[in-house]
Amino acid sequence: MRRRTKVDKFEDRRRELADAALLALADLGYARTSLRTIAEHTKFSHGLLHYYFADKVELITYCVRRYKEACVKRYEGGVGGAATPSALAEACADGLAAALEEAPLMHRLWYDLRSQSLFEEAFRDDVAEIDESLQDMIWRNVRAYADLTGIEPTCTPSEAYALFDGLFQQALQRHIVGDKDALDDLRRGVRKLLPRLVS
Amino acid sequence: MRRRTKVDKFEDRRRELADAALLALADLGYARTSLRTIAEHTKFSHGLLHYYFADKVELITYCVRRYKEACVKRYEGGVGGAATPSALAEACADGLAAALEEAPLMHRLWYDLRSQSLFEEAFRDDVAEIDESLQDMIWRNVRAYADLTGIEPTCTPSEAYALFDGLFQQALQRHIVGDKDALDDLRRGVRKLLPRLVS
DNA sequence: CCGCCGTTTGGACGAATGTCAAGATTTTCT
DNA sequence: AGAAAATCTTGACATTCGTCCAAACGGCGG
Repeated sequence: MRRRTKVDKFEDRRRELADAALLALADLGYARTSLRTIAEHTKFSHGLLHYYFADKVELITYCVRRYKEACVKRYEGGVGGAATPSALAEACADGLAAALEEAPLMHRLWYDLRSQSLFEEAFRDDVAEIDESLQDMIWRNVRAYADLTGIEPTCTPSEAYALFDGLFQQALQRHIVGDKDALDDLRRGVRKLLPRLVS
Repeated sequence: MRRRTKVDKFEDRRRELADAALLALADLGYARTSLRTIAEHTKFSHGLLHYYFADKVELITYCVRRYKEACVKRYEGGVGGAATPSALAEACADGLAAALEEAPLMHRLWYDLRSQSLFEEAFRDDVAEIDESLQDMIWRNVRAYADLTGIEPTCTPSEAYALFDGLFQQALQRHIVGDKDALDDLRRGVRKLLPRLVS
């Protein structure tokens, strides 16, 4: 019991620091974020980071894992309540567009960290896990769409994820530079993509 | 005449240094590449970089522009010699897979720099230009495919680029972590994608 | 009240960074 | 050949980085 509260307190602070770090990373990107700028996003001093994390890599990977938690929680809601294929496509398109609009900087960070993982092997496992759950999320939608139409998907889960991710990443890029049509085009792209993946 | 050779020599050295910088960037990624590590990839000392480039940003943007030159030269060859839709799809798939296999580290760098451009506004214009020419390259293929089938594309150039880019980026990611099926899956994905974009 | 222990601070360190300037070297022109 | 210009090296600078540590803080049981 007493030990519970102790490790919980420790873990709670780790989470708190990681959340602050995520905000800093989302603001500046991985390449421009130092431990000191992270600490400035908290009410603590920079030395504390090394009390809760062994080094920078451990902090960042913990952040990535934490991002994933929020991510899967965000998307596991799913698209249960759609009765027709086009209604599901609409819901899926709206969901992705809403996710983009709600937290564009976090998604920007995700693509940054995913790029970093191609150079820094320490990030690869966590990034791969996140990719996996995103792919599952996409596949659930494709699967549900196929079920509603009564015909089978003509693509693999991996293919589907790559195509959706391409649309999403381009929309994010355009949205960030101020393109007003980015969200609408994303919705339109998703609505048109789903029928293309079944036959 | 005299002035010609002088500025040409200057530009030649700039190109030489930028090429070395691109190799360093492709090795380490933007976040881990310093001016001194770039200089180590050349036969010159680090001070020279500031003789040919005002600062780090100018060097990097020059590198991006230089990458673009090589990029469009690489792809403007096109897919002229295909007689049937499926032959063109095959050629397109092989071309993209070959490009990935030939220089995976350069493509990794491209995605890194494109991510950086979302944080560093100084890179955005050059990145946007490259995106544009890549989109044109993709669209020429879609356009040619549609012409061979006799039916019209059902997507915009922007959509087509996003979808192809999604496939390519995922293939690159898998290829870099050692997935032997990445190239084949890319080819398969491209072959299947083209028919989906017409009618 | 004291002393303990988990927590936090602030400063120090060596290394690395971008930038710059003074001087050495090479090339070019007359 | 000698002067002038272009090119290149070297070392220094102020910062900033990740890391570490001694000291201070704070709450709680004795």
